[in-house]
Amino acid sequence: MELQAQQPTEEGGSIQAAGSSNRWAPTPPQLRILKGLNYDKGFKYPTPEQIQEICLHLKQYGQIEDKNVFFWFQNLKARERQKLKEFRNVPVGGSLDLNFRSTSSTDDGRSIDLNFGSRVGYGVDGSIMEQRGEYHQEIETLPLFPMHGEDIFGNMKTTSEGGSGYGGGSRISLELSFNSYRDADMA
Amino acid sequence: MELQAQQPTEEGGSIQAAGSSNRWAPTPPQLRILKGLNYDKGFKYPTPEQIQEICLHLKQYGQIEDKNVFFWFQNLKARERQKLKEFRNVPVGGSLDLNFRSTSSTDDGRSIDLNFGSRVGYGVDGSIMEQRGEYHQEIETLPLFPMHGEDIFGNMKTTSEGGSGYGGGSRISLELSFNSYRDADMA
DNA sequence: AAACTATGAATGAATG
DNA sequence: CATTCATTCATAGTTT
Repeated sequence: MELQAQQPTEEGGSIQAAGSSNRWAPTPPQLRILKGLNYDKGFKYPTPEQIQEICLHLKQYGQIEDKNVFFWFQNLKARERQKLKEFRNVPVGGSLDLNFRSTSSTDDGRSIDLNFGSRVGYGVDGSIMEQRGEYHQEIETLPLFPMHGEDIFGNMKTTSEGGSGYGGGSRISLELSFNSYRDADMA
Repeated sequence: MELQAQQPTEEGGSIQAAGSSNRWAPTPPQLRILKGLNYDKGFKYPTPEQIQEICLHLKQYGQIEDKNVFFWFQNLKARERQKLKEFRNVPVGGSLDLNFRSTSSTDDGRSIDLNFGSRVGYGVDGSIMEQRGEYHQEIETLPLFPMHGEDIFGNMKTTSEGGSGYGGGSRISLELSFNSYRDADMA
C-alpha cells in the first residue's frame, strides 16, 4: 500500500469534536485497571466476552469501546515480544555494545496505587463488581470471571460438526479450510 | 527513552517506499477491485477457482499471489464477524461511533461484474449479504467466469502431514512459497 | 518547533 | 472459521 488512506485530516466521523484527536487514550483509572488485570493474573488473552466485560467496567472511567480493550491487549503482547526479540539481536561478533537501555518500559511499575478512591456503586449484572469499600494494596481484583488455571485460555475448539466447505463447486482440498465450529460460550 | 529505533529517519515519510516490505500490500487499484467484488455482490466466499481468477486479474496492478487474495477475503470475513461480536453490546451512550473499521474510505466499491455461474451466498449463520449491485459503473469488468480448469489451490502449508491428494498437474502453478519473514533484519 | 518516543490502530499472515 | 502473531502506519505527548 503506497499510502494508506488513513488520513483523518477531515474528521473520520468519530465521536470527537472536530479538531480533537479521534484516538482513544486510556484515562488513568482505565489504565490502572488494565494493567492490574494483566499483572495480577497474567491476563493476556481475553476472549471477546471478557473484552466486553472489561470494557463495560471501564466505561465508568471514560469513554471506551471494545476495540480499545482489544487493541490494548493486543499491543501489550506484541510489544513484549518485540522487546524480547530485540534482545536476541545482540551482536555475536567480537565487540559487544551494551548500548541498550534497560527493559523498563513506561510501566508505572508495580507501584501502582490501585486505590479505588472513587466509589461507584456499579453493578449492572454482578459480573463486574469491584468497588466494595475494601481494597488492598494489590491490584484490583476484578472478578470478571472465574479463572481456574488454564481457564484463561478457555478457548478450546470444540471440534463439532464437520461442516462442509463450500456449497458446491470446488472440491479442492485446501488444508486451510478447516471447518471447526467453535461456540465460545461461557458463563 | 527506550531503544525503539524503528524509524529510518531518512524516508521522511517512511511510507514503505519502494517495495522493501516483505509482506504484500494491495495497490490502490487492487484494493479497489477487491472491495468492489465484495461490495458488489456480497462476495465473501470465493472458491479457489475464483481466487485464482481474481488474482490473475489483479496482477496487472502489481505483484500479487493467490494466497494474498485468499487471505484478504479470509480476513475480511473474520473481521466482520469479530466486529459484530463486539458490537453486540451496543453502548447506550449515544455518543459512540461504532466504527471498528471504516470500510468505506474511498468511493470504491462498485463495478466489476463477476459472471461466474457458481453461487456465492452461503449464509452459514444467517449472514446477510448486501446485494447491492444496483448499478455497475465500469472500471474493470473483471470477467470472472466459472471454473475452466481443474483444481488449483495446492497446499499452502507444505509442511503439512496430511498429504491430501492433489497430485494434480494443474495448469496453474501456485507458488505458495511462504517467504521466510524470519529474516527480519534489514539494513 | 523539531526530534523522538510511546502507543493506539490497521492489516497481512499464520495457527489450530 | 476463530484467534493470534507480526509488522507497520499514525499520532498524542514529551523532551530538547
